[in-house]
Amino acid sequence: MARLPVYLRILSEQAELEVECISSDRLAELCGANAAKVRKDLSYLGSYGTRGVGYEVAYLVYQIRRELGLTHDWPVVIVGAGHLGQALAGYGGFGERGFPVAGVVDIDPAKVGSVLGGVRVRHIDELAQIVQARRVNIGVIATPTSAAQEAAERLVAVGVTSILNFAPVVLSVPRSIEVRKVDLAVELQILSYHEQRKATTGGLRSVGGAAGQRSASA
Amino acid sequence: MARLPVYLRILSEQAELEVECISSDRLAELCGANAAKVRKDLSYLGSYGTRGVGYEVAYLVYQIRRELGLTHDWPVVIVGAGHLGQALAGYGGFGERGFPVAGVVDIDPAKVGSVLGGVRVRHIDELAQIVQARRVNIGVIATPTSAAQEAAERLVAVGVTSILNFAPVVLSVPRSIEVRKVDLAVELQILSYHEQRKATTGGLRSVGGAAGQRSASA
DNA sequence: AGGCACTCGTGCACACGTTCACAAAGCCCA
DNA sequence: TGGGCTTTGTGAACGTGTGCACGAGTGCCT
Repeated sequence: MARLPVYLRILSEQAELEVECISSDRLAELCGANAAKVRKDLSYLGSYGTRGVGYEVAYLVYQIRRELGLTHDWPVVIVGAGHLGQALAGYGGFGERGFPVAGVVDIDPAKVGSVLGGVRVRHIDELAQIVQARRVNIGVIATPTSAAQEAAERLVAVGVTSILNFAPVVLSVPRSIEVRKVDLAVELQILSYHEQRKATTGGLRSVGGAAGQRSASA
Repeated sequence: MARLPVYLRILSEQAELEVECISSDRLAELCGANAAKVRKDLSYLGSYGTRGVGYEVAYLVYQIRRELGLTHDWPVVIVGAGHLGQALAGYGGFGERGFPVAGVVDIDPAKVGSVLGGVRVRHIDELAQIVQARRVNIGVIATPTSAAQEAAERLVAVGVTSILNFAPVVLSVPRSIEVRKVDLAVELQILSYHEQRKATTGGLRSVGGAAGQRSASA
């Protein structure tokens, strides 16, 4: 399920607050969801809570990390050293969460050699070397739209099996490759859609608590 | 539906290639989906294709833009001038797609005054002024996690009704505010999950054509 | 020890989204 | 004009995911 990462983040935060035990009710509240859904998700995971008490936070964190394959780091390689590539490399949040940046590559020789967030930009011809040396399985495409398909093919050719794609194109890759897409323009257009609906229906609006934060999934 | 933006992009591309008419089959192929799904989505939209021929691209583009509220620009304001905020402001793809950056604000006086992608960074106290002057309805949160909630509250206070949130937190806002979340770490963790499954099942992999690119929705 | 309050796990019904299959409708050509 | 080919639009089946409700197990207090 795509909700496990969310649970993991919430639970990690709770762990830092030294909360040892948490109920499905509370957990549901913290991630804006239904208590039954939380319980069902966690039961699918197979891990057990204790009735009458709740879930042991530390144990649950361990189980989810295990299920998500986060027991070890997954180095990633970023293709494209433009604005977005720079931002991603410099973000720093990746390394902390188990996804160290093994390298940043670009096809433009003028960009090679500059340093982003402690990582030197290398030429895309070195991609195979980087991937093999660090056993990289995950590639991030941060190139312009026109270069995304070629970037994907190069990543696949050197053995990358999962791709996070920021370019607004549908990549053509073998079925065995897992691709996830983040399209910022699409997100904005969805917001625009809701704005437009608010404007045209012109009705009054209910003001309530916080719940339901649409996010990426499926 | 969250798929309309995808259709719009594909159709716009086809329009530039001077394709005047397109069938649901072809359209489905281009966006990696099912033909029946495409037809149902478009019929929900109410717009009509012609049987035996297909859909008129230009008309469909107009209809979708209309449905999504893209008949006029939606200026956005970016809160947070860190790496991500810089990348977003400098991206340029926003303006082209109808979301010009009305302003970038940050709470750090040291960052105020620098120029990102043609937009000068201003102090967050000027937020209200920017929003009212440019009639901004959409805010983008590109702050660190710890500042995201405050950023959201400030945006809501000055009248922003839609928020695109890049910080990995569930924002607490009134129900009337539309929030969409993009969490890069979650995306990577989902990829990690699939990598881990590949590794443990250890089975052989089918190699097929391109179809099915998971993306943000719901 | 017994009762009570609490919370997990889960069967079941419901709603939604997806897919199939087919009739209606349009175009082209003889 | 009529028949055949193509493609839309949509009703119906299917599968999935969601939410409710309740039994079962646990801890606490008397």
